Amino acid sequence: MAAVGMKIGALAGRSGLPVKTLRYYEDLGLLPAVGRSEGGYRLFAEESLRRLGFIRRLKTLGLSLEEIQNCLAVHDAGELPCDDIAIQLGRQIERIDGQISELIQLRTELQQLLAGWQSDPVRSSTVICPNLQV
Amino acid sequence: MAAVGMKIGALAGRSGLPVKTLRYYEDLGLLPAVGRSEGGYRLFAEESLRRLGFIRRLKTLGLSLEEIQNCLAVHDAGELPCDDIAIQLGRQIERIDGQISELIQLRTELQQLLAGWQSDPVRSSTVICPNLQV
DNA sequence: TTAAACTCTCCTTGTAGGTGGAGAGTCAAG
DNA sequence: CTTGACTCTCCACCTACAAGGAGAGTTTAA
Repeated sequence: MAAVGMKIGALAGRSGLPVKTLRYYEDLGLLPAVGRSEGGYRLFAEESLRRLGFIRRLKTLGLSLEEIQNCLAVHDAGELPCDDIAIQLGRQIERIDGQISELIQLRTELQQLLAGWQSDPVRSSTVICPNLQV
Repeated sequence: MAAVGMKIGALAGRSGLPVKTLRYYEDLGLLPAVGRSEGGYRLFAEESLRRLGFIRRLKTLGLSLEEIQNCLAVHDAGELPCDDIAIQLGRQIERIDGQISELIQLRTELQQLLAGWQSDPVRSSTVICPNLQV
């Protein structure tokens, strides 16, 4: 039975996140360990990988770790959280709808820009090329 | 002719952003002023409001100010940036598509959660109610 | 023409989200 | 049973994105 859990280095390797960050998340309560080994090593479940994916997803959407906490609290509860959380969750969904709208608008803007100059490839390069490593 | 531009306080009032933040953005080059008054006061165009909207939109999508800079550089150029920027922009659009997908997925997850407990309003409150002020 | 409100620059501070390193304990392979 | 890799805690430091405040100059309305 390999059900005991993996150590932090293994989780780091599989998730792509640095060990430091995982410890940081665990300290914040974002990423609970299933327990500790005899020697005091954190042990994580497979589930942690899925959880990190969820966190990553929410992070790229611009949520703070604290907001992600709240989402995860709901997620972990599975059901019957208090009213505050329900309201909270409703707002989060509205926020998501707003973001989707904005993303679509932004996508249109960027694509128009892209289309705009592709139809006119004059004086093609070296005109504008500032710092970029997005 | 009121075409001279508004002072920073007016822009703050109309955009809802603090004066400090506007100065910060201007210092970074994110929000160019049309110029300075005789007394050295920054003067902003109406356009700045639209620009701040664009910035806000990108910010809520989790882009850093530096990334926003790059988008604005493209935006300002209007056309013919160098190849790097074109590639950059293409990636940004892909990223947006990815984000839209993730948002939709997330929305579904949250809504299922919401629906789940609303159909079973047992032991309604005080069970879970951690720190929340999102 | 002067007081209040606004703005300037420059410098410090604060918060979020990590990152680095010291010093010590634990584990696995040889 | 020792050596090297891994992990622990604790504390300092870092970057991004501002917010606070001092001290001085500018504008405007009474």
